[in-house]
Amino acid sequence: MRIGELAERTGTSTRSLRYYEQHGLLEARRTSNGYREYDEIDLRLVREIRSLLEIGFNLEDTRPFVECLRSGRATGAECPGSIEVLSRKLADLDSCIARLHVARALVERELAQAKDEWES
Amino acid sequence: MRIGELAERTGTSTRSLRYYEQHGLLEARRTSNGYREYDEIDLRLVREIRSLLEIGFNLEDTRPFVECLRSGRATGAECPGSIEVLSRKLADLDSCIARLHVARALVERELAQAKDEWES
DNA sequence: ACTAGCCTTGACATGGGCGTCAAGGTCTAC
DNA sequence: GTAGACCTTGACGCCCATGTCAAGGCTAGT
Repeated sequence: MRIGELAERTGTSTRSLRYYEQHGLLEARRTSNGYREYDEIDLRLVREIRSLLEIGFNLEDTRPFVECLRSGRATGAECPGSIEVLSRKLADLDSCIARLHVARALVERELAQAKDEWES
Repeated sequence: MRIGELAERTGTSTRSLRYYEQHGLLEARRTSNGYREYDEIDLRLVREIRSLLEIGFNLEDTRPFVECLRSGRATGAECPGSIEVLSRKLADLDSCIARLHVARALVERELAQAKDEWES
Protein backbone atom coordinates (compact mmCIF):
# COMPACT_ATOMS: atom_id res chain seq x y z
CA MET A 1 0.00 0.00 0.00
CA ARG A 2 1.11 3.58 -0.48
CA ILE A 3 1.62 6.23 2.15
CA GLY A 4 -1.83 7.74 1.92
CA GLU A 5 -3.56 4.45 2.60
CA LEU A 6 -1.20 3.64 5.45
CA ALA A 7 -1.86 7.04 6.99
CA GLU A 8 -5.58 6.53 6.76
CA ARG A 9 -5.51 3.02 8.16
CA THR A 10 -3.42 4.11 11.13
CA GLY A 11 -5.29 7.30 11.82
CA THR A 12 -2.33 9.53 11.23
CA SER A 13 -0.91 11.75 8.51
CA THR A 14 1.54 11.24 5.69
CA ARG A 15 3.64 13.92 7.31
CA SER A 16 4.00 11.85 10.46
CA LEU A 17 4.87 8.71 8.54
CA ARG A 18 7.67 10.52 6.69
CA TYR A 19 8.79 11.90 10.00
CA TYR A 20 9.01 8.41 11.48
CA GLU A 21 10.99 7.28 8.47
CA GLN A 22 13.30 10.26 8.78
CA HIS A 23 14.05 9.12 12.31
CA GLY A 24 14.78 5.58 11.27
CA LEU A 25 11.66 3.95 12.66
CA LEU A 26 10.14 3.06 9.34
CA GLU A 27 11.80 1.95 6.13
CA ALA A 28 9.87 1.94 2.92
CA ARG A 29 10.48 0.07 -0.27
CA ARG A 30 10.13 2.30 -3.29
CA THR A 31 8.22 1.50 -6.44
CA SER A 32 9.80 2.36 -9.77
CA ASN A 33 8.30 5.81 -9.75
CA GLY A 34 9.73 6.65 -6.37
CA TYR A 35 6.58 6.14 -4.33
CA ARG A 36 6.88 4.56 -0.89
CA GLU A 37 5.38 1.08 -0.68
CA TYR A 38 4.31 -0.45 2.62
CA ASP A 39 3.09 -3.88 3.72
CA GLU A 40 1.08 -5.30 6.60
CA ILE A 41 4.12 -5.41 8.85
CA ASP A 42 4.59 -1.68 8.47
CA LEU A 43 0.95 -1.31 9.41
CA ARG A 44 1.65 -3.06 12.69
CA LEU A 45 4.77 -1.00 13.30
CA VAL A 46 2.93 2.25 12.83
CA ARG A 47 0.08 1.13 15.05
CA GLU A 48 2.59 0.24 17.74
CA ILE A 49 4.23 3.64 17.43
CA ARG A 50 0.92 5.46 17.56
CA SER A 51 -0.38 3.66 20.60
CA LEU A 52 2.86 4.25 22.47
CA LEU A 53 2.88 7.93 21.57
CA GLU A 54 -0.69 8.18 22.72
CA ILE A 55 0.19 6.86 26.16
CA GLY A 56 2.89 9.49 26.48
CA PHE A 57 6.05 7.87 25.15
CA ASN A 58 8.24 9.92 22.90
CA LEU A 59 9.39 8.77 19.49
CA GLU A 60 12.77 7.55 20.67
CA ASP A 61 11.11 5.36 23.27
CA THR A 62 9.20 3.52 20.57
CA ARG A 63 12.35 2.39 18.78
CA PRO A 64 12.95 -0.82 20.76
CA PHE A 65 9.32 -1.80 20.29
CA VAL A 66 9.57 -1.35 16.57
CA GLU A 67 12.77 -3.34 16.40
CA CYS A 68 11.23 -6.02 18.57
CA LEU A 69 8.27 -6.34 16.26
CA ARG A 70 10.51 -6.35 13.23
CA SER A 71 12.52 -9.20 14.69
CA GLY A 72 9.42 -11.33 14.37
CA ARG A 73 8.01 -11.23 17.90
CA ALA A 74 4.29 -11.33 18.41
CA THR A 75 4.27 -8.08 20.36
CA GLY A 76 6.61 -5.12 20.46
CA ALA A 77 7.14 -5.32 24.19
CA GLU A 78 8.67 -8.75 24.68
CA CYS A 79 12.29 -7.72 24.18
CA PRO A 80 14.82 -6.48 26.73
CA GLY A 81 14.99 -3.02 25.23
CA SER A 82 11.24 -2.60 25.33
CA ILE A 83 11.05 -3.92 28.86
CA GLU A 84 13.64 -1.43 29.95
CA VAL A 85 11.73 1.42 28.35
CA LEU A 86 8.53 0.22 30.00
CA SER A 87 10.21 0.02 33.39
CA ARG A 88 11.67 3.46 33.00
CA LYS A 89 8.33 4.83 31.89
CA LEU A 90 6.61 3.26 34.85
CA ALA A 91 9.03 5.02 37.18
CA ASP A 92 8.59 8.25 35.21
CA LEU A 93 4.85 7.99 35.51
CA ASP A 94 5.07 7.34 39.23
CA SER A 95 7.27 10.34 39.84
CA CYS A 96 5.13 12.46 37.56
CA ILE A 97 1.99 11.37 39.37
CA ALA A 98 3.66 12.10 42.68
CA ARG A 99 4.66 15.57 41.55
CA LEU A 100 1.17 16.25 40.32
CA HIS A 101 -0.24 15.16 43.65
CA VAL A 102 2.06 17.61 45.36
CA ALA A 103 1.00 20.35 42.99
CA ARG A 104 -2.62 19.40 43.50
CA ALA A 105 -2.26 19.66 47.25
CA LEU A 106 -0.60 23.06 46.93
CA VAL A 107 -3.28 24.35 44.61
CA GLU A 108 -6.06 22.98 46.74
CA ARG A 109 -4.65 24.56 49.89
CA GLU A 110 -4.12 27.85 48.11
CA LEU A 111 -7.64 27.72 46.75
CA ALA A 112 -9.18 27.03 50.15
CA GLN A 113 -7.22 29.85 51.75
CA ALA A 114 -8.01 32.25 48.96
CA LYS A 115 -11.71 31.53 49.22
CA ASP A 116 -11.58 32.04 52.97
CA GLU A 117 -9.82 35.36 52.67
CA TRP A 118 -12.07 36.43 49.89
CA GLU A 119 -15.23 35.70 51.83
CA SER A 120 -14.02 37.42 54.99
CA MET B 1 17.48 47.48 42.80
CA ARG B 2 18.53 46.75 39.25
CA ILE B 3 17.67 43.78 37.12
CA GLY B 4 20.73 41.71 37.96
CA GLU B 5 20.06 41.86 41.67
CA LEU B 6 16.38 41.09 41.21
CA ALA B 7 17.28 38.10 39.07
CA GLU B 8 19.67 36.81 41.67
CA ARG B 9 17.29 37.32 44.58
CA THR B 10 14.51 35.47 42.77
CA GLY B 11 16.65 32.68 41.43
CA THR B 12 15.96 33.47 37.81
CA SER B 13 17.65 35.24 34.92
CA THR B 14 17.56 38.76 33.57
CA ARG B 15 16.29 37.27 30.35
CA SER B 16 13.21 35.91 32.08
CA LEU B 17 12.53 39.18 33.87
CA ARG B 18 12.59 41.08 30.59
CA TYR B 19 10.32 38.42 29.14
CA TYR B 20 7.81 38.91 31.96
CA GLU B 21 7.92 42.64 31.35
CA GLN B 22 7.41 42.13 27.64
CA HIS B 23 4.24 40.25 28.47
CA GLY B 24 2.93 42.95 30.76
CA LEU B 25 3.47 41.16 34.05
CA LEU B 26 6.18 43.46 35.30
CA GLU B 27 6.62 47.18 34.83
CA ALA B 28 9.91 48.79 35.65
CA ARG B 29 10.69 52.37 36.43
CA ARG B 30 13.75 53.57 34.57
CA THR B 31 16.64 55.50 35.98
CA SER B 32 18.01 58.42 34.01
CA ASN B 33 20.45 56.20 32.17
CA GLY B 34 17.73 53.84 31.00
CA TYR B 35 18.35 51.08 33.52
CA ARG B 36 15.35 49.24 34.96
CA GLU B 37 14.76 49.96 38.65
CA TYR B 38 12.77 47.58 40.86
CA ASP B 39 11.47 47.71 44.43
CA GLU B 40 10.41 45.18 47.06
CA ILE B 41 6.95 44.85 45.57
CA ASP B 42 8.44 43.70 42.30
CA LEU B 43 10.42 41.18 44.28
CA ARG B 44 7.18 39.73 45.59
CA LEU B 45 5.59 39.74 42.15
CA VAL B 46 8.48 37.84 40.63
CA ARG B 47 8.51 35.34 43.47
CA GLU B 48 4.79 34.78 42.96
CA ILE B 49 5.32 34.25 39.24
CA ARG B 50 8.20 31.85 39.80
CA SER B 51 6.41 29.71 42.34
CA LEU B 52 3.36 29.45 40.12
CA LEU B 53 5.43 28.54 37.08
CA GLU B 54 7.20 25.93 39.15
CA ILE B 55 3.92 24.25 40.06
CA GLY B 56 3.00 24.04 36.41
CA PHE B 57 1.07 27.19 35.63
CA ASN B 58 1.88 29.02 32.46
CA LEU B 59 2.74 32.71 32.31
CA GLU B 60 -0.74 33.83 31.36
CA ASP B 61 -2.16 32.04 34.38
CA THR B 62 0.00 34.10 36.69
CA ARG B 63 -1.43 37.39 35.52
CA PRO B 64 -4.41 37.55 37.89
CA PHE B 65 -2.13 36.71 40.81
CA VAL B 66 0.21 39.52 39.90
CA GLU B 67 -2.65 41.97 39.54
CA CYS B 68 -4.08 40.78 42.81
CA LEU B 69 -0.82 41.39 44.61
CA ARG B 70 -0.42 44.75 42.93
CA SER B 71 -3.87 45.78 44.14
CA GLY B 72 -2.51 45.59 47.66
CA ARG B 73 -3.72 42.19 48.81
CA ALA B 74 -1.61 40.18 51.16
CA THR B 75 -1.47 37.19 48.81
CA GLY B 76 -1.82 36.85 45.06
CA ALA B 77 -4.59 34.28 45.31
CA GLU B 78 -7.34 36.10 47.13
CA CYS B 79 -8.99 37.63 44.09
CA PRO B 80 -11.73 36.22 41.85
CA GLY B 81 -9.45 35.91 38.83
CA SER B 82 -6.85 33.98 40.79
CA ILE B 83 -9.48 31.75 42.33
CA GLU B 84 -10.82 30.94 38.91
CA VAL B 85 -7.36 30.05 37.64
CA LEU B 86 -6.78 27.90 40.71
CA SER B 87 -10.08 26.09 40.22
CA ARG B 88 -9.33 25.48 36.58
CA LYS B 89 -5.87 24.23 37.43
CA LEU B 90 -7.24 21.90 40.06
CA ALA B 91 -9.53 20.34 37.47
CA ASP B 92 -6.66 20.17 34.99
CA LEU B 93 -4.49 18.44 37.53
CA ASP B 94 -7.22 15.96 38.35
CA SER B 95 -7.78 15.03 34.74
CA CYS B 96 -4.05 14.88 34.16
CA ILE B 97 -3.56 12.63 37.16
CA ALA B 98 -6.41 10.43 35.97
CA ARG B 99 -4.88 10.11 32.53
CA LEU B 100 -1.53 9.25 34.02
CA HIS B 101 -3.14 6.56 36.14
CA VAL B 102 -4.66 5.07 33.04
CA ALA B 103 -1.31 5.18 31.28
CA ARG B 104 0.36 3.69 34.32
CA ALA B 105 -2.07 0.80 34.35
CA LEU B 106 -1.49 0.18 30.65
CA VAL B 107 2.26 0.27 31.03
CA GLU B 108 2.19 -1.97 34.06
CA ARG B 109 0.04 -4.55 32.31
CA GLU B 110 2.22 -4.42 29.23
CA LEU B 111 5.32 -4.79 31.36
CA ALA B 112 3.98 -7.78 33.25
CA GLN B 113 2.94 -9.49 30.02
CA ALA B 114 6.22 -8.72 28.33
CA LYS B 115 8.20 -10.16 31.21
CA ASP B 116 6.05 -13.29 31.15
CA GLU B 117 6.53 -13.82 27.45
CA TRP B 118 10.19 -13.05 27.69
CA GLU B 119 10.75 -15.59 30.45
CA SER B 120 8.78 -18.32 28.72
C1' DA C 1 42.30 56.68 30.14
C1' DC C 2 41.25 52.21 30.53
C1' DT C 3 39.20 47.97 32.27
C1' DA C 4 35.58 45.31 34.16
C1' DG C 5 31.11 44.66 35.17
C1' DC C 6 26.97 46.18 34.93
C1' DC C 7 23.12 47.55 31.70
C1' DT C 8 20.37 48.20 26.93
C1' DT C 9 17.71 46.25 22.61
C1' DG C 10 17.18 42.89 19.07
C1' DA C 11 17.27 38.66 17.19
C1' DC C 12 18.12 33.80 16.53
C1' DA C 13 18.03 28.91 18.73
C1' DT C 14 15.93 25.17 21.46
C1' DG C 15 12.76 20.89 21.74
C1' DG C 16 9.04 17.47 19.58
C1' DG C 17 5.77 16.09 16.80
C1' DC C 18 3.85 17.45 13.73
C1' DG C 19 0.84 21.20 10.16
C1' DT C 20 1.19 23.36 6.01
C1' DC C 21 2.76 25.33 1.86
C1' DA C 22 5.55 25.30 -2.50
C1' DA C 23 6.93 23.38 -6.73
C1' DG C 24 6.93 19.72 -9.08
C1' DG C 25 6.45 14.45 -10.81
C1' DT C 26 3.00 10.42 -11.73
C1' DC C 27 -0.97 7.97 -12.75
C1' DT C 28 -6.04 7.26 -13.90
C1' DA C 29 -10.32 8.49 -16.04
C1' DC C 30 -12.61 10.81 -19.27
C1' DG D 1 -4.76 16.07 -23.43
C1' DT D 2 -6.21 17.42 -19.48
C1' DA D 3 -8.16 17.43 -14.87
C1' DG D 4 -7.65 15.70 -10.46
C1' DA D 5 -5.92 12.81 -7.04
C1' DC D 6 -2.16 10.89 -5.67
C1' DC D 7 2.99 11.13 -4.74
C1' DT D 8 7.95 13.47 -4.04
C1' DT D 9 11.45 16.66 -1.32
C1' DG D 10 12.40 20.82 1.18
C1' DA D 11 11.53 24.21 4.21
C1' DC D 12 9.23 27.24 7.38
C1' DG D 13 5.75 27.71 11.35
C1' DC D 14 4.03 26.45 15.92
C1' DC D 15 4.18 26.55 21.11
C1' DC D 16 6.57 28.66 25.30
C1' DA D 17 9.88 29.91 28.49
C1' DT D 18 14.31 30.65 28.17
C1' DG D 19 19.45 30.47 26.57
C1' DT D 20 22.65 32.91 24.13
C1' DC D 21 24.99 36.00 21.18
C1' DA D 22 25.90 40.60 19.14
C1' DA D 23 26.84 45.35 19.40
C1' DG D 24 26.80 48.88 22.04
C1' DG D 25 26.02 52.43 26.36
C1' DC D 26 26.97 53.57 31.37
C1' DT D 27 29.69 53.73 35.57
C1' DA D 28 33.07 52.68 39.34
C1' DG D 29 37.63 51.82 40.45
C1' DT D 30 42.39 52.10 39.36
